[in-house]
Amino acid sequence: MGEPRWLNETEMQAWAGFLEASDLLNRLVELHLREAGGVTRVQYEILHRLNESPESLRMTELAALMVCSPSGLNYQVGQLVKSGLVRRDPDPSDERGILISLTEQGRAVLLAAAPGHVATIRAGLIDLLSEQQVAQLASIMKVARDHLRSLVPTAPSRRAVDKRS
Amino acid sequence: MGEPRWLNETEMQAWAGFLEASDLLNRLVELHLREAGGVTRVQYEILHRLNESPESLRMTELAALMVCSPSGLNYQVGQLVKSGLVRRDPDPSDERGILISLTEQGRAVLLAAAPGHVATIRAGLIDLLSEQQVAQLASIMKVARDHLRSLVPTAPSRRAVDKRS
DNA sequence: TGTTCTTGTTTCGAATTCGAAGCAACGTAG
DNA sequence: CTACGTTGCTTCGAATTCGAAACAAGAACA
Repeated sequence: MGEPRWLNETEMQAWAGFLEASDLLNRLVELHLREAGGVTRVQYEILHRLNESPESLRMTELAALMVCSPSGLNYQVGQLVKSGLVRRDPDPSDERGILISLTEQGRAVLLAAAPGHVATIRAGLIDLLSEQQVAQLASIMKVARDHLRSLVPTAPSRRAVDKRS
Repeated sequence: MGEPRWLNETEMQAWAGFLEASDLLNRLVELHLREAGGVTRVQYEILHRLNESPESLRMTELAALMVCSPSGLNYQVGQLVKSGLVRRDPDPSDERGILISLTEQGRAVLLAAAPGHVATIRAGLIDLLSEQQVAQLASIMKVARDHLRSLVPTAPSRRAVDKRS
């Protein structure tokens, strides 16, 4: 490979800014969620996904919607079960599958935490930007997300152990 | 507080996209760095900061430049010392202070990892965007970063333990 | 029907992160 | 000069995350 194309000033600012802003935002959201609802960002996201989907979700489906390893997801679901916010049921159609669904308490916790969560997101990002900038950000992130989704493995790649005989 | 101002469609896309894209990018960068240079993203950042600054940095200064707790930084610096990429020296002007500086090997590792790192950043974000979008992103992230910096505590706040006697 | 491959989830150990607490050196006020 | 609050770093235990391996149940196929 030829000599690398280094980042120019603007590109550097975009990257460094993005990195630091996302770290700080994560920190902020985590902080507020904990002192408000007593849940993690990941846990909140699990509750949110479950609430959004009409049916209960299997571990695999849930994992596909989120960015974390199967084992990481399993751990957090376990925590939520312990707190009584989520239920694990066997999938009648597939003995292997596990169906995850919100309990009443889980839905209540989500609804209670949501307003504060949205306020945090506004205070930390959305309300800092003009309407136009929000649209730009949405558009930029759509490109990045779509591309990264196909580029970054979240599950352990079985293909790595692929044997071509 | 009145009823919450929920996010509209575009705002939601901006937020969700940002969150997921940053998670995926982190993952991608971490992955590539590990298999290339054998360092973590945080470790890379430490090396990078040290290389950028003309003088060696104190722990506190380094912590201020990054987004991580003092203890987290201490751990990673410890790892880097163990690998011989970084040196800890006492600060002659202040017995408490510790000066961190790159070793020759540390600089070498950084320089070796840099091209691949930049390539990853390009492949995962920068090269997906138009020149205009990169400028927009840089501008947006500057606003967010500056604001978040003053909003999010990275060090344990001593003020919390403030005694009002 | 067995055999073998694949898929879905869980367990395990290691690495990283945090906040709180601990300790040591600084600086200041009496 | 001594006491006290402050600052800088480290240690500690707990929580979270990951990848690899284990396990169990479908599916494909001879």
